[in-house]
Amino acid sequence: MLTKSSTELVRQQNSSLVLAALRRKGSLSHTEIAAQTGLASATISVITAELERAGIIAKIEQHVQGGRGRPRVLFAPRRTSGYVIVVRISSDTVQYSLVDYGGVLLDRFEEARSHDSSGTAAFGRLFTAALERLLNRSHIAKDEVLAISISSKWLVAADGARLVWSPVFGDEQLDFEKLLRPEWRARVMLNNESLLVAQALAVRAEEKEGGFRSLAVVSLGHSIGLGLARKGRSGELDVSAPNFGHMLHATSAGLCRCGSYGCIEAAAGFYGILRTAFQVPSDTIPAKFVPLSEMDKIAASARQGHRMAGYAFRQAGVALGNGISRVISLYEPMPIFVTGQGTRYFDLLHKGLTEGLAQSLQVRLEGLPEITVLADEQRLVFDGHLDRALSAIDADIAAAGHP
Amino acid sequence: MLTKSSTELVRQQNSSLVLAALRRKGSLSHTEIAAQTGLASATISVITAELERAGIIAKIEQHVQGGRGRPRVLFAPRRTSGYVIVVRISSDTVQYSLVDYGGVLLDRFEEARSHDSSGTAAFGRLFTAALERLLNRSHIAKDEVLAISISSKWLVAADGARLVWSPVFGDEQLDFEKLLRPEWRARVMLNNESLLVAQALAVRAEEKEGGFRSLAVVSLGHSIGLGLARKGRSGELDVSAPNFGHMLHATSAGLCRCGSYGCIEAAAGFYGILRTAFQVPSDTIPAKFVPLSEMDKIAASARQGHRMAGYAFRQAGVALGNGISRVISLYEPMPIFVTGQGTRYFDLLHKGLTEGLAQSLQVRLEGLPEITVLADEQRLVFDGHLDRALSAIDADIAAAGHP
DNA sequence: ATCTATTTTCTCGACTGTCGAGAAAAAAGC
DNA sequence: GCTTTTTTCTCGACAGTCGAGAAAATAGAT
Repeated sequence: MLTKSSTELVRQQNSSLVLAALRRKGSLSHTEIAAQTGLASATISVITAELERAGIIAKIEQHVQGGRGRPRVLFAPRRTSGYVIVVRISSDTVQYSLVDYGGVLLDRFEEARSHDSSGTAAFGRLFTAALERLLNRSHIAKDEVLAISISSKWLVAADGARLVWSPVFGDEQLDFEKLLRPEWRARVMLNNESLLVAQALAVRAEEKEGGFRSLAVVSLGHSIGLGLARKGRSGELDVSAPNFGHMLHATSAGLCRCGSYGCIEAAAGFYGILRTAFQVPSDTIPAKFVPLSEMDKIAASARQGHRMAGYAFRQAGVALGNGISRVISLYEPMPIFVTGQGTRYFDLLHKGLTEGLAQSLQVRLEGLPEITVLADEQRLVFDGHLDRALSAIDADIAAAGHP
Repeated sequence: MLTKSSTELVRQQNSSLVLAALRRKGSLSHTEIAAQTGLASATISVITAELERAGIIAKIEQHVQGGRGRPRVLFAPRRTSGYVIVVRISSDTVQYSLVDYGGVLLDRFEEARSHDSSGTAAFGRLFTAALERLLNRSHIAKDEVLAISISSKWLVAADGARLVWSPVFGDEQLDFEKLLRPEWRARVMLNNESLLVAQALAVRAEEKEGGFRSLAVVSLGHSIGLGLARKGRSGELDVSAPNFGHMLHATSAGLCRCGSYGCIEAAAGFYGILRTAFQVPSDTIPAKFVPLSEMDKIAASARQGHRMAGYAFRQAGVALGNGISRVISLYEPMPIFVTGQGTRYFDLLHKGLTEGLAQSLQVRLEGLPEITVLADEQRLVFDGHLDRALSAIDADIAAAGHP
């Protein structure tokens, strides 16, 4: 249902717009803001004055330019007006980063994870301690942190900040919101890494040309992830991370780590490929962790023509292709981007992938989707984090208004 | 990307809101509108005055009420301020209905379709002629028709008003927009019937309690349709009709009418069930049309314990269950509603359906989705038509403003 | 028949917001 | 020091919403 609108909302929306423009371009002058946003010059004056008074943006000194008339003065987000903590959780390490409101990385460290003493409670203690350490090192107070953006490769609840399932914690849920709530005022966000990559790519695609409609990111590795970014009817970006890895592929794919049979992951995840390559019975409970070197060996023998190894990769490709064809059926045709450690085996997966894709009507009607392998995943994930966290903060600021 | 907002947009939004409230409740007084919309009384005065002056709404005479104070005067959409034509295309007949702006059915007739002389051009001529006839019978001018809402059970392009694939026209596309454009000023809308049912159900669910998030409608029949309704983050309803029937189920399902192998429809559509029941080779090009009586016979023998007939229905159920589990994986858990002629065999499908559903992690985590069989599909489709067409008209009116 | 209590609708002034045009500011060129 | 050019700021007009209270219209009481 629609909700009522008012002049305050108008201001809120337009403030957001100005902040978003500033964010995208780094710094802009009065006239440039007007051009970017389409707002009247007078409106820009009012909004920038308000944001400057609130200490959210500031004029930049250096005006190096050789124009004729009155020099432009640039506005930019005031870097010290807030901070974001970015946390990337992977199976063997946790990376903590501190970023200021201008999007500049201030500090970063990693902590190895001890696989034995895990359990959500213990992890929670280590986690909060690490956050404290991050702040201490840069002399920043807890309530200057406006957002904590966390990511993992595993299943995340769409509503809150709950980690629903992971190979490390199993079915035990981990609620970061609850973990941090009384002490931290920061907004807590938890997202799947593929979602963040999709977000970053979508933002880039939007910059480039207006033709962007939707895209999908498939992450290949120990587990299989999917990030989906689509432009809604009203023009806003809608990103999500559906449960692709554990979507049903075919019961023949065998037992999955999650306990079900026939997940895509059970065929296309590292342990699934290993199981097929070594002809382990498909109802064997799969290995907790497959070292990359092991996978490299299988890939090498596949490239040398070893039948079963080659088949394992091909069958993984078919599982992915079928899965993607289903995504396309249930959403719409869209370009596919592939990331993750598994991309190094893409040559081996490729044939099965196109084969698996070609089986559906949608693909037959619209042709094969464009498939691109991504190199700089690290960077994209981080960009996605910042994009989401900072624009969430911007929205909060615009909503707070003039108190 | 966000777009700029302005005071005009505020008015537009709030006008829409008033119209929508009036539409839902039929007629409302000044105070009731204020309560429904949350707008201030003064604002209601301005907006209703404007809409009344434009002839979109009118005061209703009869004020039967036994209150004390000043009697309420009711506003209602003025029935003669516009008309909608609703067209339902099915494989053997086309139904044309004329409805006024108040949502009241004025006239309706059906035309049988001759299966031999079909072809999009011939159909187009019959179609436009029928529209003319509908108007003549009620003495309504062409430019009083503000929307033409068309539906079929087949595949529809998400962007325009193009019928992309149907068992009758095959790959030949039928573009209604192009067919009607120069002569008719009406907005042309083409939707899948399952989408319309989903829309109608979603609107009802929203009325009832605020707890509505999403739902899916599966239509069983000669072909298999899916309608999806979800509440977006900003609270607006997002309905779609993904290509569920031709989503890949499993290659073992055999050749589909669409030319691919392994579509859900090839297993769960009427001809798929028939093929399995009679053990026809699964790469046989399936029957163009299976009479309902034939299906009834198979069902009867299945209920009497005939093995192959029972298996055919069960395997159809599994295909549906697997498909729905994939929808749930790629979207979110949601209640399922089943419509279409095939619901009369639901007892036979049910076991396979739950079996097919239970195979996925998502279902294991969240439990089986609630499944409801719908009785009054006719009514729901029509309601969906009206809901979409009338609210689209309302939006147009609000956008037009005071010219 | 008139008055009063009650309820609904309408109106007025205050406030917030956007916009266009032109004034003011600030630098470069002459 | 004056002019030109470009940018930023300011002012008045206009559109929209809101709260409060005035006006309208009825039922019941006197």
